[in-house]
Amino acid sequence: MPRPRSLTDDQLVAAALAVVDRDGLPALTMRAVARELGVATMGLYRYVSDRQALEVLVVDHVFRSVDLDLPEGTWQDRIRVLLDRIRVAVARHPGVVPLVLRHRQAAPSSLRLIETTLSVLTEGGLSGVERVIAQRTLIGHLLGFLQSEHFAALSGPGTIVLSELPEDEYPLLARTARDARSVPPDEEFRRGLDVVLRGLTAG
Amino acid sequence: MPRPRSLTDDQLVAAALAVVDRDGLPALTMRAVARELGVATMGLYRYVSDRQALEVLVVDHVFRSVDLDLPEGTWQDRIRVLLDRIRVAVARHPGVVPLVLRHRQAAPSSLRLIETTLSVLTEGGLSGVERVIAQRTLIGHLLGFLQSEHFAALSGPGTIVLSELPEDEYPLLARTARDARSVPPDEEFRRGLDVVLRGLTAG
DNA sequence: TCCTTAAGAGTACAAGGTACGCCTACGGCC
DNA sequence: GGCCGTAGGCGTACCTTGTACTCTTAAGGA
Repeated sequence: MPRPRSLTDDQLVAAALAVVDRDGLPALTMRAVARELGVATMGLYRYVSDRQALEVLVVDHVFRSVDLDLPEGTWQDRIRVLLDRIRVAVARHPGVVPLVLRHRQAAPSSLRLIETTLSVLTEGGLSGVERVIAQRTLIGHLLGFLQSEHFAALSGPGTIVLSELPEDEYPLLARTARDARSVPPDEEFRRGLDVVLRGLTAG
Repeated sequence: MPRPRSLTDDQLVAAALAVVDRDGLPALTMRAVARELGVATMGLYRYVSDRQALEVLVVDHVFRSVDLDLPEGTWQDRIRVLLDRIRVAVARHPGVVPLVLRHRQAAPSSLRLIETTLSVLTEGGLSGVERVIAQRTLIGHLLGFLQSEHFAALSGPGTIVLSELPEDEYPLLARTARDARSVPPDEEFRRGLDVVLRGLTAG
């Protein structure tokens, strides 16, 4: 056994998250991460094969931070808890949303999340293609929410612009955008998820 | 009035789409689009302020191609038709999915889509925050689907990998991934949307 | 003590976005 | 019919970013 590695994956991830949290996703460059670690730029390549691999490490870390130990309750409640934990875990580092969207399938720990979701759905009596659809619909809902929240939050500038549109041309839009500005992200997520769960239950 | 412009927005968009359809999204560079048009690279900057503006033009064009004239029927059916048309419009140029996700709010013609969706929801008796949630849930569902379809299609390589996982470690995942491989995208979309619509109706 | 492998540092290059400048060619107006 | 203002056409140049390559040094175990 020769010289041991001097950087752990966790250190790499911590540096990347520090950069993103401080300066935003566009600032996440190999040079910036290396500087954050006090290492030469090319030194990173001894730990990751390329920039994408670094991004996957970050996403994997976020997923791994989700506690999979669910409380007792109906399967609907358990789904609610699980998905909300994922939402909160991602929200801790808002800048990584695009990375999560892109790399979720490449992050090994996403398997644990999917397996857990499936086990709760199975509890709920779902199986076969029905279970596939339920799983994908829930995941899709979560991804869509993260997407919307990141690029077009209800309480964000986009909605404000909408609410100021001419009422004669976009009557419903202007009015609805005003209604929307008072809805905080967690309420939007909870109520939207309720819609999906109701649909799954009614099926 | 001096010399008229020699390129229209539609020509710009057509060139960009040609590049993306032929060589994929990463090939969408200012140089490539300029070459496609037989124009010097810097010539593009007389028509768009920067690369993002070009991307927004593309997204806007895709949205504008959606026919908003909906057939008679229940409001649920009308929503189904509308969202499916958007899905199909995007699917005609699979490479632009990430652009749609990023720029949907910046594309002026997205306003028409939202206004139309809202009018159908209003028909269905929804208003106020309930209508906000319904609208966001439907859009979120669509975005989530596009996202999943693009980066992790049920019939794609990711699912195949999942289906080959060790059953003792991921019993449900492996089994479900095998169930999933037979579900085509349009069926996945339709059945997922049915779940959401059922939830909205039951609410 | 030596060998194996990682570390550290620097150089170099290609790709891509975009600022800038020069000269040309239209088309309406005097 | 000549003039002027604006858009066109084209090329150059610079910065940022990812990444390949090389050379020398250091740290543990055999």
